[in-house]
Amino acid sequence: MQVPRKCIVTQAMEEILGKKWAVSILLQLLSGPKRFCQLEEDTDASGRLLSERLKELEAAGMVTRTIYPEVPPRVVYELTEKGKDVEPIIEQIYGWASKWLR
Amino acid sequence: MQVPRKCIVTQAMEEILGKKWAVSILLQLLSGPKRFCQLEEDTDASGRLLSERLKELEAAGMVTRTIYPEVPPRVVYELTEKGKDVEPIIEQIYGWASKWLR
DNA sequence: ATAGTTTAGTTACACAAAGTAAGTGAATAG
DNA sequence: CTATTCACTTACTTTGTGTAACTAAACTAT
Repeated sequence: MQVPRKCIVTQAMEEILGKKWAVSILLQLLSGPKRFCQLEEDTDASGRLLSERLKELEAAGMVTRTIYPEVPPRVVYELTEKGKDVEPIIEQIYGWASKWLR
Repeated sequence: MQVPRKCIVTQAMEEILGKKWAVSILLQLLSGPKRFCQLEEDTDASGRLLSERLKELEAAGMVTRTIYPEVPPRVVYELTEKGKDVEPIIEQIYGWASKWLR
């Protein structure tokens, strides 16, 4: 692992993983597709931030957004391959946190 | 891995890893103890934020701070066991980023 | 007919975090 | 006497986040 000033690890944190609620959202989606309101319940992100973050995750190619044109509307978010591939990262965070956080 | 609303993964992100520049600082320290000015050069964090973040990392038991009372002063930061233990997390981020970021 | 419910948002505003630049102290060098 | 070095602070601006209220559109109950 090379460690230049602007390394790819820092880039990943700045652009995606370090944004508030991003990892929490990805974690919830690892267990399968979820609706907007489910994500609101399962994370502590407010609707405003959840909406903003999901837009960014979609733009980054981490999640897909599917609208079912019903009333009331139903929108389902699902991980792409790129999104599913964060699982080992989250597993390592889980392992570390289990060991070191009270 | 259980995924409750307030899970330990989210806690780790909120309290430590998700804070701006925290992962970049830890990454630099993985290659050995570093002085304040080295960290300023090796990350894009400004002195103000670097100082603030290092204080928090010290309070979290991730790094130790050693002052050599010389003039000009020399202060060396080093990872604790808890800090060194983030290496597998950072390795996974590196692997993911190498695969998915341009 | 009118009012209330639901979902997936958006808008407006307050406050907290981060970026930027300049300043500090204390010893040494010129 | 002035300049330099390091590890910070301080002051100020800009950006990000939290909170709450609002929206459309169709269905349901009164």
